[in-house]
Amino acid sequence: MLRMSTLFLRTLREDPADAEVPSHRLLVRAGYVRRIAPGVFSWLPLGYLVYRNIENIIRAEMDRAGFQEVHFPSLLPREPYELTGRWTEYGDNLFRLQDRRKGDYLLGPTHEEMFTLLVKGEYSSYKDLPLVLYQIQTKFRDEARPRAGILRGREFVMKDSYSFDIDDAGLEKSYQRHRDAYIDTFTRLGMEFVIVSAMSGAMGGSASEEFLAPTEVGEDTFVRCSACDYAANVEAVVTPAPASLDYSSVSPAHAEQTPDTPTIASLVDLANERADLVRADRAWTAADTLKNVVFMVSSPDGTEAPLAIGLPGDREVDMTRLEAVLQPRQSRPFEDSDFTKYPTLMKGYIGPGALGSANSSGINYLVDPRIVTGTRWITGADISGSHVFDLVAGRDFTPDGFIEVAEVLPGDSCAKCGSGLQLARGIEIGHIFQLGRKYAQALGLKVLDENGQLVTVTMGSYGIGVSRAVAAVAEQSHDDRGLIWPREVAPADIHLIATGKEDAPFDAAESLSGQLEAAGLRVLYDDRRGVSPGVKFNDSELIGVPTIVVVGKRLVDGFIEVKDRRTGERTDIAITDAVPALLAVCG
RNA sequence: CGGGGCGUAGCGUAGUGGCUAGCGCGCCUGCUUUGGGAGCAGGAGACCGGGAGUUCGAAUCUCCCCGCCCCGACCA
Repeated sequence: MLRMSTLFLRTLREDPADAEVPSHRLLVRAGYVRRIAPGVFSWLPLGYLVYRNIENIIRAEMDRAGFQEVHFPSLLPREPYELTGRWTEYGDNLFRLQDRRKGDYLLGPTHEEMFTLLVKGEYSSYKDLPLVLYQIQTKFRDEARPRAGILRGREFVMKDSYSFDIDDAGLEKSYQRHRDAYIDTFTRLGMEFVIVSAMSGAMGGSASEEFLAPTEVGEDTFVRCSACDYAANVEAVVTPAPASLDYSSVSPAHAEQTPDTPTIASLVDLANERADLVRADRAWTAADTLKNVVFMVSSPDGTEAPLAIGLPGDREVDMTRLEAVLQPRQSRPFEDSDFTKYPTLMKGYIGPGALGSANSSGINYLVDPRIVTGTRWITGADISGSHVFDLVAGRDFTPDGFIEVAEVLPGDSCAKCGSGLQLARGIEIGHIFQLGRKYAQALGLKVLDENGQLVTVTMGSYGIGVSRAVAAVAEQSHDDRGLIWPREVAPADIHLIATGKEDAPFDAAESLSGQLEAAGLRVLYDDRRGVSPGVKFNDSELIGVPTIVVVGKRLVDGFIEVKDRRTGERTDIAITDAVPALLAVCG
């Protein structure tokens, strides 16, 4: 039993000045966590209870799915990460250290290498597969900017699993097993979540989905279809390509003098003002223009090459999507010095005429999927102060290919059913990947198949942010008075409060708390004498145990009060019926 | 790494060159109070982020450094 009189807890009456998001604010105010360093937190007794509840639920669900728990150290040698290139690729995000003999070590940011090598050391036959191993373990990533309390820390706990299969069909099955287990896990944690298609990012591999907890403070933006079940991280949104258009009646392309129109807005204004350019049926809009943006793309080996991207003028290039597509290559917008090196690119007036491998510049030219054959555009004429009108894709220019990097806007068409998409934010609470053979190949994880041939194992990797889940649940489940824990993750089932200055309510509550514990309920008993009822009520609401029981002024009539933290609903029950009644409430 | 904000007691804060750095919460002692963050009285707690400088005098002005928060970049 937890007693408030001795519990290591100090609730704060005011919000901490450095906490912005609700979960951070409330977890600090309610005395669950304290900050130690940027992105590094300690768990206090109440917080650690909740943390362990969540960890145990995740563990129980993994075990139920038939996965086997192992445990690696956080302190790892350099070599395995050197073999896969991640010692370098991870860059500054890796916490590195040296031992006394100057040997390089790292604090594990994720453990694909270690699991791959572990299995390589033990198994060598297809008969041993499939296999799924997991661990619940502290990870370290030197994030450039930790934020939002324990939502994005530099030290955090992750449940990471890895599946090992002989072929793609097996991987697909292991992936589905995880998907199902994750659905069960997050449901049991009382979380609202959405499964979205995702980019596999630096992890490599093919298929991947994220489990997002929708909330405004989430760091990921995702789309959801208003009509069907399509959902995707914006990075992974697929833009449906419209059908090609018949352009036989479109007049030939013609260059026009358009002085002082370096921006889309100024170009559209000019086109609508000039009698010779104005459209008969409707006004020109930014969507009629073809904007060409140039980036300098650098590969991990250090080489640089320009990339031109064409997209409708009413959209920007979404840098997040661009990074995701180019991974592991990096990009930056063209600077003046770059333009100097490519004199055929006329800043502000770049058109397809100067782009593409077939043209003089030889610059790779990729366009948005909306730019299909037959679409007509106003675009740069590659001469300062001049634009081309009626330039038709497929007739007047042919891009080198397509690229999905335009910003996604609310109302964009769903790739699955064509209805409008909605945008929302979410916290990434889980991510499942079909990794494929990247790590097995790099580290030589092979087994003999039934024909005695060596085959490379195919892998999946699957993560749940355990510590992050604590914050995500808090984020989804609180009100202006404090936290509201789902019962299974709450630090207790019942927050029992005794009020008054007489001994009677304290004696009754003391006895009741013992009976409740004997009946299997977890009790947080506020036995503090001399603390006013208001303080106790406020603390109970801040702490967020789902059921609050008050033994107070109605005790003289033999009644105690039962309050539902979430709904605020109060009922009086006879103290003689308390144990069975509360067992029923706590289900 | 770029932009913005900020560092004063455990927490929240006031204090733009001049007395012993002020207030609220929390903490300690005593009395009173006990159904929505009680009252009175007395107390403890601060190297004003650090260093250098300007000045008769610096929390306050200048320079350098360190740290924190937010936005962006980045982020299995």
